[in-house]
Amino acid sequence: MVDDKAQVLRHSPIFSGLDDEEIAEVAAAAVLRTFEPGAFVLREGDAPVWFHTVARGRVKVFKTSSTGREFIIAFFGPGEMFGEVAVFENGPYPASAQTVDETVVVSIRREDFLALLARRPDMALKAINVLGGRLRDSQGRLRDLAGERAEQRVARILLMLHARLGQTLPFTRQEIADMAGIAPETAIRIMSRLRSGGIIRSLRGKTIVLDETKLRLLSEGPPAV
Amino acid sequence: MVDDKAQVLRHSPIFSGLDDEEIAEVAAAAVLRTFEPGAFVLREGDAPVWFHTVARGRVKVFKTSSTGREFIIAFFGPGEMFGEVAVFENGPYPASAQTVDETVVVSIRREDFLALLARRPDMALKAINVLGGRLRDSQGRLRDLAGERAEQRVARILLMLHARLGQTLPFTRQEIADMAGIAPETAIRIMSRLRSGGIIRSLRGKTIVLDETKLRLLSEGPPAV
DNA sequence: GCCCGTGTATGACCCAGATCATGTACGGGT
DNA sequence: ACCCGTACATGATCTGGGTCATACACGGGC
Repeated sequence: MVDDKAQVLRHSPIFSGLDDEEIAEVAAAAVLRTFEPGAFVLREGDAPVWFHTVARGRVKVFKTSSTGREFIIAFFGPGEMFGEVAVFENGPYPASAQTVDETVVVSIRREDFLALLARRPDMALKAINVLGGRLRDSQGRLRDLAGERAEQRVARILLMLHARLGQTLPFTRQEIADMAGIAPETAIRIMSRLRSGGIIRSLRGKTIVLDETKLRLLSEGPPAV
Repeated sequence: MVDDKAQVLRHSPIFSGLDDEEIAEVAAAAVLRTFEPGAFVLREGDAPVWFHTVARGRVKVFKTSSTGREFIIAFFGPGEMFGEVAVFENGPYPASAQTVDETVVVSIRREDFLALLARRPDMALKAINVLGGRLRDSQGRLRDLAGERAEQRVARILLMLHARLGQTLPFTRQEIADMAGIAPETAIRIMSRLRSGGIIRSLRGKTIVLDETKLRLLSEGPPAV
């Protein structure tokens, strides 16, 4: 099932509008690859040969700052595309993508994908929608990084993840710190406080959101109780 | 000239591929409006009725943080579109747009614009390109805000503006601070240092980039000389 | 069952940069 | 020419959170 390229594409938001014949055609030109946990699917600076869709597992897209610190742009799971910016702009990938778990990826050649978009306006519109959503998120996070304090940033990250993934968030505090742009110790301290406040519960590598309302309050108002 | 809607659209990257007849058709459905300096073209939260293109002047797109501080996402000049995220996603505008100078804007109804994209795949691809570029920029800035110190952030902002606008940058230090996500005093101090170092020259409300190379060094390496 | 690596936790110290305060210089309007 | 508002400048102080250090706890591999 996961090994069926057509099946994977059918469940991704971009390709879901195609009929069976077209899906089969795209799938025929696609490549299915399996990566070990921690493997790089693509590296910042590489030429954009492939357009990727996650079939199974999870990839982390991130950039590295001049001091070597990692900033996580996003995690992507089954059905989600990544590496799209480079493909659309025909420039080098602006970030790296590394697997978290063992991950299966369906990859389509850039030119095949663009040709498909050119003859299928409905798919182009879907791509526009996905890009629009990502741009909105990205700009929202810009504001957070520029103007909010560490506690609100963490709260907003947790809310965002909660909205996308549900109650249980499979991320370490290190990863959350790298998404919020703060030191891991700071993330740990803040989240310890959240745990004392009954807002989250935490296990090794997992965080469970218990009280979304309080989290939302925290994310908006100053922490001044 | 500027009052000719068709003329304005013809010079924007999105519409430039259309032939005269189509341009005329789009222009006929477009609205031309003039705004005083400081006027709001649209406000965060409004319904996305219009898709805007700058004809003359300059608009500032920004969000406000929970503490009331303004974060400038971008400035847009003649030929550039804005408000596109909301239009493509059909959600409320995620940011506000305010004019800087007296500004003329050509606006097209959301549904007219989407209909055009749906029947013209080449235009949809152009829109994808613009969105891709903006997403790339936005994610690059995320990394900067998360990981770089104030000096490098300012250097990068100046470099980015220099690449887009040339040597002379018509921005106050307040505005640069709001783009870099730092306090205005910090921007002033950093830029005073840059001036002493012969890297920039500054007038009231204007900054002139003198030494791009040094600026690039600063933006990448730590300020530790 | 015993290691050892990774994730979590917590304390001590320090510094970049925010904030507060005060002053100067330019430019446009009358 | 004279105001006055806005931009720029600079010093003094304060603090959030980065950094460094140390320690524990859990889970997987042998």
